[in-house]
Amino acid sequence: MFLFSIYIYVLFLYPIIKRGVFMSVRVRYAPSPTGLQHIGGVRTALFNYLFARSQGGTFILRIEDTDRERFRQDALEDLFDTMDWLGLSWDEGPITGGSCEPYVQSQRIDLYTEYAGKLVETGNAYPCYCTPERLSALRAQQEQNKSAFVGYDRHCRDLDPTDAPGGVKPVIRLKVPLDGETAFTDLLMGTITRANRDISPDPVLLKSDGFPTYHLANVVDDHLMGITHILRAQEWIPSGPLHVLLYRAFGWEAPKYCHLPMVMGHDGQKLSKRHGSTSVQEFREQGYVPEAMVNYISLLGWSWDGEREFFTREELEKLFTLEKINKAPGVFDYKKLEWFNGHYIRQKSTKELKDLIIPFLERDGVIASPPSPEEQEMVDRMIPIVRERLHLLKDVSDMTRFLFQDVALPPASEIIPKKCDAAVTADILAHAAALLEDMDTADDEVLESRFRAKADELGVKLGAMLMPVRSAVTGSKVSPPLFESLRLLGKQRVLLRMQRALDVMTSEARK
RNA sequence: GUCUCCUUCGUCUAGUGGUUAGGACACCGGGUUUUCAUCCCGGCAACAGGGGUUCGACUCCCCUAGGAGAUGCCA
Repeated sequence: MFLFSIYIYVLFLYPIIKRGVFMSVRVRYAPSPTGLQHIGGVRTALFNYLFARSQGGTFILRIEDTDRERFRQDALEDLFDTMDWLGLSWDEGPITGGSCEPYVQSQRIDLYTEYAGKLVETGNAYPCYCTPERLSALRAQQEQNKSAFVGYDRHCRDLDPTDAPGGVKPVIRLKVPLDGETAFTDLLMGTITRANRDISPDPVLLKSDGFPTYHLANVVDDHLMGITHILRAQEWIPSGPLHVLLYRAFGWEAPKYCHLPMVMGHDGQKLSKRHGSTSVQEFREQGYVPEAMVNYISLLGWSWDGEREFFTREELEKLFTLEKINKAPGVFDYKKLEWFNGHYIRQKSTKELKDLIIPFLERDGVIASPPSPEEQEMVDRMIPIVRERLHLLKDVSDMTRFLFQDVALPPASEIIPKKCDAAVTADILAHAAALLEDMDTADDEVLESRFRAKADELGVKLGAMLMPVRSAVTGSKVSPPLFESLRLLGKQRVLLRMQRALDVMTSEARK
């Protein structure tokens, strides 16, 4: 019976599984740890992740660290940290492991050597002994001559093995057909065709240091890891046909391709440092929350119905579809991201927001690290009045510093309300102080009507009555709602600061 | 230079032959209000251009223009 099962499996089921009929979606995010995770990479990661989740597929993380020159350990840590922060968990990859281990290319070099060797054996690739010097000289010459043909001149393509120079560690190059054309189907773009003569002339597959280039490693690993769909940025379109050629040379079936629109800066160029923050780390330091990042980025090149704009990651995991991805590149809009951020901050509970802002207050020296019990309490109490005012978490420091520290008095000109002078302002402050006798217990309405009545009596507007108090106590013309702020601070400190302002006003009035 | 891809308000986008071309951000007005913010109301603003196909094109086809990307022993 057991043998019979195996027989059935081999005869019927295995071919079907191999043809992919039952094969579920397997996608990967394959970053190169050469720098901090940036918006473009995160977008690719997100779309791959969402596609996998929406299809009940597998999301794989693979580290493409084949460039030993540019590899950075901190970049790798930043990658894990960023994925974690955004909530993009991978099913297979480093740390988690999986059935296709290892997921770090530098640990798979034997594989690439082996497969490059196969290509040489089958005549699809060849060793090239040209030195980097010769190649750069060649390129310089082509540039100078304005040559129509740019790139490697295929010098070693038909080299007799016996003529190979000794002592030179060769690279392995792909033998790209000289004639014909190669096409592949992109899920978004349709069929993309390229004449073989326009494909990069015999690109390097295996470098002289024994490491593979992206082209080889990517094709070998995607095949070995059973990747079914490749979602990557459109900057890879030109090498699509090249990869197809590689799959063919190996006799493998290529995965499906879906090239994602690029993320641009406001000037239409590929998003870079000069447009503003690009690394996720920078966004975190400014106080963006992951919900806003995920929501905004998901809408960069994708939309649900053009109307709905708020999506949690969990919702996106269900709703995401490749069909709704846009073809055209999109400009990264910092303002809209900020708007999303404000929205998600407003959604936070007191507890959540407290945990989010404390690190910023500590960082900016507004409170001690760790905060004292008094500071903890103040943070708890101030949350309701800062919540709807924050767009970026880092703004909390400037907004609430006056609650924790003594603040400098603004210049006299900023304390004196419009249409008033120093003498009147001093008068206002004196009256205001008197009105605040029971401020810690009176409610806003009572205080306000009291101030309103006094303002009428003095012949000024309510605003003119309040502004000097605001300036004196918060050190700024802009602050959270005044009465609440005063209560947070406590009568003693409030009156002290008002007295100080009053003194300045009186001496100013004597001038 | 060559090759490939792209093209709806300033920006992100909806729209798949017949719509007053819709929404959001930004911006500008107004309201609420104690400054700021939130919130509410209103406004501005787009089918790159030219040819076809069609009774009828933002929608289909062609050309032009513009933009982007690629052209590495980087990914």
